[in-house]
Amino acid sequence: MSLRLYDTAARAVRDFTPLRAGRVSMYVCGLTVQGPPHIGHVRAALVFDVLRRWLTARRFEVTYVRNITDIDDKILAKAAAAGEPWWAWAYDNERACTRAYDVLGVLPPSYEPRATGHVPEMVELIERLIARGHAYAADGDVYFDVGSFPPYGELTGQKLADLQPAADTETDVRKRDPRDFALWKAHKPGEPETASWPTPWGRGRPGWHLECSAMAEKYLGAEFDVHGGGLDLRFPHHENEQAQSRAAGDGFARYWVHNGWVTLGGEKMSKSLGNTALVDEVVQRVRPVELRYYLVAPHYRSTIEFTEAALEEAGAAYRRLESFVRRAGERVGSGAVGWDGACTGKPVLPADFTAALDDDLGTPAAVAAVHEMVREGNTALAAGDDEAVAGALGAVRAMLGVLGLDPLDPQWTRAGDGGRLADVTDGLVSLALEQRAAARARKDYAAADAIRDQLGALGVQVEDTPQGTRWELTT
RNA sequence: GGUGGAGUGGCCGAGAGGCGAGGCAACGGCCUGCAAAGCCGUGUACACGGGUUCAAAUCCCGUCUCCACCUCCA
Repeated sequence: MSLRLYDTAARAVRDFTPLRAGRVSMYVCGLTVQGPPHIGHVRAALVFDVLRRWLTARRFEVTYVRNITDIDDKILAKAAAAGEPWWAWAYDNERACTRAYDVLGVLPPSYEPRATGHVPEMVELIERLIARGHAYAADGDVYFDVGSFPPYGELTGQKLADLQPAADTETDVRKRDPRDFALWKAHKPGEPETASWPTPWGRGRPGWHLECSAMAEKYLGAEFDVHGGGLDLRFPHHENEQAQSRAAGDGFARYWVHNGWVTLGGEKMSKSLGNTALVDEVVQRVRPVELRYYLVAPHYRSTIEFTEAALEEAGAAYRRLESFVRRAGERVGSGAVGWDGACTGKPVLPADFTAALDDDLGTPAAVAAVHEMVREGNTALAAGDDEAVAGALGAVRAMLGVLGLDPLDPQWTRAGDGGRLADVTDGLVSLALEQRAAARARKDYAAADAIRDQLGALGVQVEDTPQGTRWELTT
């Protein structure tokens, strides 16, 4: 069975066949670092993180490039408003994004190129387009001539005639056709000198679409496998990228993968609407791993309406998985399990899990497979069938690993503060539990329950099992 | 106006012609000194109106509601 992915360009799920056997090249539009990231931004990163992990688990060698747009109108405007240099503003937000990715366990891409570092590549691309008759310079701006490229609109099924002409009056006068878009923007008086670079057409700065074409080609070649990004990027951004690159003679992306929204109050979470939930804020009240589960469990193309209730519910579901991993580990030991299952002789990823992810990255069915395996594991735990427990534990951890959700991954287990305090807590709880055990032994249940209640009030949950009493901190 | 998506049980969330994904909550049972956790069981849901079919949440026609893109946006 092979991997199938929904391709926006084909408007259908297609069998995935990489350009070069065994290798996958993937370009994903990262963020314009104009502000700190919200839940929606991070969903995109998470979706492609899971895709990347799955490709890797399937033994593809993945080259994953995710760019950073560190120069654009909004960055200049916001930095100016804040009285900061634009480059400091951009870098500050870039670090905020990286922190958000890290806290949610998004693996770093193979490379993360910045737009400002690739001006020469952009200039070369523009020159190619001009030479081929697809672009023209006008007063220091350079535009892509939409009319010169008949397939324009192909990606999103738009007909040139149906497009509402862009209403950016400022540049309209220089465009031959209002639907032409900027490849390069002339330096404007009043903009910082540092926000411009020398070119054959004068000083200026990159048009937004051009940078991705230039960077994708530089790192992945003229043709590559997957191009990803948010749904809103389809038009005009991705349409324009494709037009530029193909007009320049490149094959460009072979599969277009777009992730759905996170909405808040029924509307797309966006900086301009102001209805955002920042990652930093949410992570204050929710464990990052539970937020990751919440964002990864629904299908990547469906909308997630962000609500506290749903977030809490996702947390409860995740804790069920986590609780099994913990109890099973206490019982049979949690040997190192690679998330590709490499360290066991037999495949540890259940077939239904594999089939689910192969089917257009069907994380909902994959998560269901995890829950089913946990149920089997719990049954084995109750039956005292350690061999079955170990098998289930391995499978569960391998599956969760693919989703970036293995509870025992150091990503989630890093001790917050000192082991010494933990040792003391350990000892004190054991002391209390010994007294409770003594009370139970003499059938003084009132005393035993009082101890349990007091521990419970402190956030220590006590459970009696056939193997003895265990405890854990409630979250 | 053009293009695309969505409406599923108390809730979240899959599926896309025929055996009720999965989770949360609820109820009943088992287990337990009692709990907790766990396991077992309980729900005939697919916006509305028609139609096709032996069979439709799934296909067709129509209607309603919501969202997105066409302008910066994950």
